Amino acid sequence: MDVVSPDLNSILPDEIMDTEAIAMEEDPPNEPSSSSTLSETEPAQVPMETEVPEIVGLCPATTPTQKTQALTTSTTTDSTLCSNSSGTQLLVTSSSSSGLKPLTTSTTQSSSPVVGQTLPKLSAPITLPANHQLILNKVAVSPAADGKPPGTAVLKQEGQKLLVTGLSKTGQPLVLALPHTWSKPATSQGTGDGKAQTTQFKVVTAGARTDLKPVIGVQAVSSASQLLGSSTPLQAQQLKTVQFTKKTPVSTAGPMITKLIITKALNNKGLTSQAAVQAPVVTGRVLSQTTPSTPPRSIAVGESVSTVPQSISSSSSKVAISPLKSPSKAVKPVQTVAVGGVGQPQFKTIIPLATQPNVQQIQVPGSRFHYVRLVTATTGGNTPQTASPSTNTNPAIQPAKPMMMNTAAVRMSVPIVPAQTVKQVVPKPMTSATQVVTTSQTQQRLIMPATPLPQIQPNLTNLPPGTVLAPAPGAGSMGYAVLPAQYVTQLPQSAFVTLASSSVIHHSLPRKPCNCTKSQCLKLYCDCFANGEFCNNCNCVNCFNNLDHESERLKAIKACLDRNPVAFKPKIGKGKEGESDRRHSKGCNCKKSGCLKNYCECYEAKIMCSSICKCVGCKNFEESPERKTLMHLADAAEVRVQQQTAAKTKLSSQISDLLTRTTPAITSGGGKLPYTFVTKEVAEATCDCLLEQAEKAELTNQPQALAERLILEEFGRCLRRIISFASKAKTDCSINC
DNA sequence: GAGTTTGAAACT
DNA sequence: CAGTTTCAAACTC
Repeated sequence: MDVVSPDLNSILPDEIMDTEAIAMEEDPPNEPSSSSTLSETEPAQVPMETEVPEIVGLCPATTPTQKTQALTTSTTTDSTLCSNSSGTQLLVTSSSSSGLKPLTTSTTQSSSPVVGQTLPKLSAPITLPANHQLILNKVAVSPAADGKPPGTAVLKQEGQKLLVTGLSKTGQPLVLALPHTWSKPATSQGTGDGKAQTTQFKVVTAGARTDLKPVIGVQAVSSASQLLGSSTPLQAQQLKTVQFTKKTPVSTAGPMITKLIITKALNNKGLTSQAAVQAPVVTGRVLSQTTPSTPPRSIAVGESVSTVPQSISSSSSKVAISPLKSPSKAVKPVQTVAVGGVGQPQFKTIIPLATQPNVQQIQVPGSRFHYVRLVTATTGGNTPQTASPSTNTNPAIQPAKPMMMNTAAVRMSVPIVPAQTVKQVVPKPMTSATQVVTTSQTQQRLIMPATPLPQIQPNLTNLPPGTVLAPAPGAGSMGYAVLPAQYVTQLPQSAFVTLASSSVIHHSLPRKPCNCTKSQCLKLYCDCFANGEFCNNCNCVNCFNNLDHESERLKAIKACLDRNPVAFKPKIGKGKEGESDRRHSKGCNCKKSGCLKNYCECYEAKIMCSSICKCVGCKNFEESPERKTLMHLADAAEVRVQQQTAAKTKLSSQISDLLTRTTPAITSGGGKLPYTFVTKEVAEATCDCLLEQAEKAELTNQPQALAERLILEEFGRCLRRIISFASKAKTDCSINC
């Protein structure tokens, strides 16, 4: 069954088609991919959900069979990563530059979409010795100077560093996380995850923008570590994400979770085939998505034993994906990675599952999106197949939406909510170094645990349409689900860096719902559409920017790309040499706003207008007094808000403390008022009243003494009211009781 | 909340 | 490419 009709496929641009799964004819199962085809593919520029990340094949050099299987995964892209070391495997998926990728990758299994398919089993356990570094380098879109095909990325080993040329679409550095220490590979049963551990997760995303900053990344990998997957020619824009789950450096005791995912765009136009799903590597186990007939196509980086010395030996495996462009910038050996940046970062987040997960791949007919259902295994010993037998055995297409799709195995389904509604993920305090890293705006993927982790559980109800979470199969105690990261925390670059070293709760502004009425949310007028997102909890009318109208949406995307090939790329990018790092790619055309209102895209992005702007009467330049005034006002307003908040908090605390201290006296005697009436809400309301008086006095320029008097009088009124209500309540209670 | 203004996107 | 129209967000009242 065709997910996308041939007619539609024919009209879709390569950018769009690249995002789709591999067609059977192009990617027959078990057939190793050739590295030559990668150059032929165009970088996908389609918004996120429309694209389908492909998992690059992994291939341990030592094991011919595994290598062959790894190659098969990259048939469409021809990119293969084969590390020469033995134990470690990396899960690498490539995606288009747009960052709008399906949640899951798929391996080509059949012409029909596979619904509810279980994730591939773990391949041979791989160990990643410490002291290996994975470095993502920026990949330029233009042809590489070295004669490699444009966008070609190379993974190669250098010493113990793993270098990956990658890029974030938004120009943001790629984030790579590798465990400082690698736990010994767990068995296929996921036994290695027995102990609770401090685990850090870092997200690496390789985007497609040429102006991106160098990627970074990395942590040690054992000498035996291998980077498997479509290493060789990765198109710049196809290399999208690299994900690692990482154990905190300090923690050596527990199992380690390492996962590297490079999302790659698929150039196939067929949606039917299913590529390998992300294969999380848990505690030394390599999870690859595969069917019985199809070898694993995902690359997983196994964990090395934590006890392994982190010495940097020459034998260490350093895998690098050579940048097509500006290689020098690409390679920045940074151990802990932070990627943030301007524009629309594309990150993926990996969150470990506490219990044995089971992931089911879901492919929705008519949609090129891949969905993952997470199913928490009841017992640790359950294999993916056992957990969700129906999915594994029945690759048949299900016409229903992901939410509708089967099965009893699903333990946790997620309601649809606005992507940005999920604002934060609270890391498990101290005990877990789990880090959720995302960046602003769009196209992020989240790998979330199927099991209810305390720190993220509240957010599991805020997932996008069609999202179903289930633990990854074979992950043992750790399960993953891939979700658009936008639904999770969005973090600025600085915040990301902070996360790299500590568990911090980050907040981000949710995307505003659109209010489109005439565009059907299929034109760039619609911010949701422009950002490559589905409308969700928007106020739009006659919205077509959803799964129900995927074909129309694809056509609209094509139309936009026809008009402007970079329509879905961030408008704020890196400027010329010597200019600010951020500038509007096209420049604004403001005429009346002076570029000091949010009508101006430059001002809205909080950047100066540049030489390419065609604005009239621009006041949005560095030395502009108007701009400075605005900035000062804004700063003052912000400070004022902060002060008020602090004052309110302090007042509330003081009042509560005061009332608490006086409570015993009040309540001890018979007939005294119950202190329980002074709740937090009451205290806060009291603070509001006091603050209001303070503001009123301030606005009327009252002397301080008078202001204080007004505040005290208000406080007295508040107390009287509290006492009055308390007395009344007590009286009522006495009567009724 | 309704109406106006604004500039990007879309169209010609 | 330029001019015009459409559109939705930003802004004002």
